[in-house]
Amino acid sequence: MNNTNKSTEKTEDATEQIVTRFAPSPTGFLHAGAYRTALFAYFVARKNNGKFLIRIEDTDRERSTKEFEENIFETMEWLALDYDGMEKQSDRVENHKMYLEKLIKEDKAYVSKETPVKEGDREEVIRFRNPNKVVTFTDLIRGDISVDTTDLGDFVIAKSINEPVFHLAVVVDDFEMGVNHVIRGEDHIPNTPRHILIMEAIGAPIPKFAHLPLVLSPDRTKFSKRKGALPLTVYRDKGYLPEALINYISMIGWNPGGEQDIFTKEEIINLFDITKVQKGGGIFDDVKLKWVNKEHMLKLSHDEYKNNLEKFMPEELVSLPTYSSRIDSVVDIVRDRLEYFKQIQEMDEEGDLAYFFKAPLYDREILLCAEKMRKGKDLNHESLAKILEICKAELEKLESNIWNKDSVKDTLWPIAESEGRGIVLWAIRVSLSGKEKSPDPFILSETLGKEETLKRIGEAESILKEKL
RNA sequence: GGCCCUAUCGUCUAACGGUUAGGACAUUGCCUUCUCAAGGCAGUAAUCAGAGUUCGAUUCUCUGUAGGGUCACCA
Repeated sequence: MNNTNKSTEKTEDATEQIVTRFAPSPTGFLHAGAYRTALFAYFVARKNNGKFLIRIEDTDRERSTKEFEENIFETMEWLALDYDGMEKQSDRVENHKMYLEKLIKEDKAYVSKETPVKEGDREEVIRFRNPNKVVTFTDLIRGDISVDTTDLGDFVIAKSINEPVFHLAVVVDDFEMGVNHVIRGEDHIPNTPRHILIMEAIGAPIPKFAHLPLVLSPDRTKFSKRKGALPLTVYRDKGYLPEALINYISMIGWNPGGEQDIFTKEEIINLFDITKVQKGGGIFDDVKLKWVNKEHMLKLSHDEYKNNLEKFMPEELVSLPTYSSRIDSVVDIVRDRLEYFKQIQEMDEEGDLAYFFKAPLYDREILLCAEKMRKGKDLNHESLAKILEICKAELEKLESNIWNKDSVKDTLWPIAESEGRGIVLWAIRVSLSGKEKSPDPFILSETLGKEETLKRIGEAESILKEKL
């Protein structure tokens, strides 16, 4: 269906191949804001059979670290961003130097004497000779933007001949790498006029620009570590699905228009249209991300779900002898409760998991369900024990080869009708789970099996009969 | 403050200049034969304001207001 084999062979014809890039600086871990930029550039390239390149902008030696660089690659790998080329800006200083020398020779830039105002300032920097004119460019998302560059002055393009500053480096690199679609955050709009001036000075063609709206924190300011942005790898560690992250993050600032909410990466690539991107910023909403993730989890087969889940299963439970015979049933129960796989551990901490694998400990009083459940019936420890005894006796007669939630229900239901549904079902459920809240008694019985179910009901019975 | 960008439910968003302004998340209520979860149904909730253009503006123009971004020898 997808046009994967449409035109993979290279053609030297008039229509230029689209080249986009993602140019992160390794001065922080990769969060949803930067990742979204990468994703959109990736979509544009993939949708048009173009190229998607990576450039690590590590010219700031002070703040760039190996660790952050690794985090960027780790994240891109997890979130399935394959690229067609990668360069490090620090490996390209010779190229920058060449252009700097050329600009100086042509008097389009000059070495300027400075009076240092802060620590680290040089006595001498290289400034761009600003032609002081109005620069207009067309943004794929916003239309025409024009800025009078006069107030920029002769801005600095290098600290020294060997130390280019961002503005010079991006322009040279994009030019030499053949980038013809510059897709970046809205926060770069003020830089674009400078870059165009430099492009004109070095004779580089002007690429197409698309300035994406910002990803925002809940307070509507730029998404950042300070404002709660997390490394995306944190979501991996919590057991989120990559497809879910891609799906959710794609929908911040863009959507294909229909009423579908859940998409695969391939579907998004096919539908993506950079010109339909929103102009205003969008808040990163963890709550909706959870929902999207859950939807993707639900698309998994039983075995896929189980494999993912087991990575987060508490060791202590896995080592229980009951584990392997009950886990499949537990997977089905847990399936419509979890929003991410690590939540299984939260369930365990709440005491909502262990009882599937081992008999619960609980206070006898919670067996006598809340006042409202009794509906006026007179109920005490002895009479409830009696009811459980009857239930047990009836269940005993049920053959274990037809033991399942339906047969258990058929067996218990008549008793529940005559003794009071609330009373019977609550008491059975609590004797099986030990909790006020849990799945219903029938599904619990099925999961535990006949033997264990009867054992737990019998246990509840004797707890009730104890003299205090 | 200068420059730039932006403005539809709380949030993400849909709507050739003509719709009862739609959907999703969240939220509220009800149903779903005990609790919880899931599910179903229903509800609350938005075009920033003011002019103009037009037979008719969410949509086009202007002004105002608000918010954001950016003003480094960081990227």
